[in-house]
Amino acid sequence: MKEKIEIFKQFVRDKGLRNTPERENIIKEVFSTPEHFDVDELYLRLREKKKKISKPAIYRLIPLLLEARLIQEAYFEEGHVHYEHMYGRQHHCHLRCLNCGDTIEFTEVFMGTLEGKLAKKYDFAVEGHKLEVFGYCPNCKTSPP
Amino acid sequence: MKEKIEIFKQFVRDKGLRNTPERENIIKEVFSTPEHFDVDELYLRLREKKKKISKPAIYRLIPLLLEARLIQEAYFEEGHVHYEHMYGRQHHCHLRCLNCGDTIEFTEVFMGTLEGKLAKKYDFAVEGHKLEVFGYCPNCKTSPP
DNA sequence: GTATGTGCAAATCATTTGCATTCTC
DNA sequence: GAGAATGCAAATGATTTGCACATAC
Repeated sequence: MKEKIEIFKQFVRDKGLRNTPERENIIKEVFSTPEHFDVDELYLRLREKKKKISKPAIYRLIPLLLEARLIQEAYFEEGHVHYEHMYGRQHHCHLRCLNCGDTIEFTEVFMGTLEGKLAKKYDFAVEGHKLEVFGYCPNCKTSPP
Repeated sequence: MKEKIEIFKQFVRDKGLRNTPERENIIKEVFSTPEHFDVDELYLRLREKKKKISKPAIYRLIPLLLEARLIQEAYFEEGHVHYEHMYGRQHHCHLRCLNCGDTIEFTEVFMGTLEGKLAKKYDFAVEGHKLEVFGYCPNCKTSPP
């Protein structure tokens, strides 16, 4: 936990930006569970813990956390983005149930190779990828919506 | 072109829904170029051609076109979804430049295998996937933002 | 001391909805 | 003629912005 905050502090220093207790609280909350989150959820979780932090403060922090690679976008659903932190984990992708929304994370070694192939073929400097596979989970596939 | 409209008409009939000239005009416009589009662009393109069609009519049609697999979501950017039609093409993925937004389409045979593997491993009924690879295109990678 | 960050309220933008009217089947 | 679809205007919801004040470095 401390570690993540240190990474952010360094990142922020390097950019000539600033650290604040608000930012520290948000980051602590983000890393307090492995769950995915969206801005509203995060905001409410902070309120519950009596941390009064405004939504704009969260919205303003997110691009920095993305840039620092402390979080990544998980998926877009119900009109807003859902994020997840990367607590020392590898980048990974998601398998999602179209019915119940259940999500399974997986890593696929092949993706690295694919990035290399595309980089070569199209002369791109590949930075990353986002892969989402969707379908119906064991429970939902037998009893459709 | 006629073909696409026929597919839609059949689809709509099967569902007990209706055909209208508005829907036909929207579909014609969607298929008139291979470009990606978003709702606002499509709306303006229709206006330019003196087809007065409301945005809600477009918003209401999109879920049907997705379901009929005549279009697919291409990517989410600048706060809204961008779509593309599938004119008899295979499903494909996108390689996008983070700087200029230039997009290259590619198909990757491996993805089929991956879907199969995931289906087996997690007992999912896999319906499809969305893969986006991003980085910097030949022009932008040499002169960064 | 200066520039950045914060909270608040208001603005913006995409999307959805209610409703009276029109149109398809 | 019944049920769907349309256009319009208003509502909704996520995100952004302007601004005065607070605060990190």
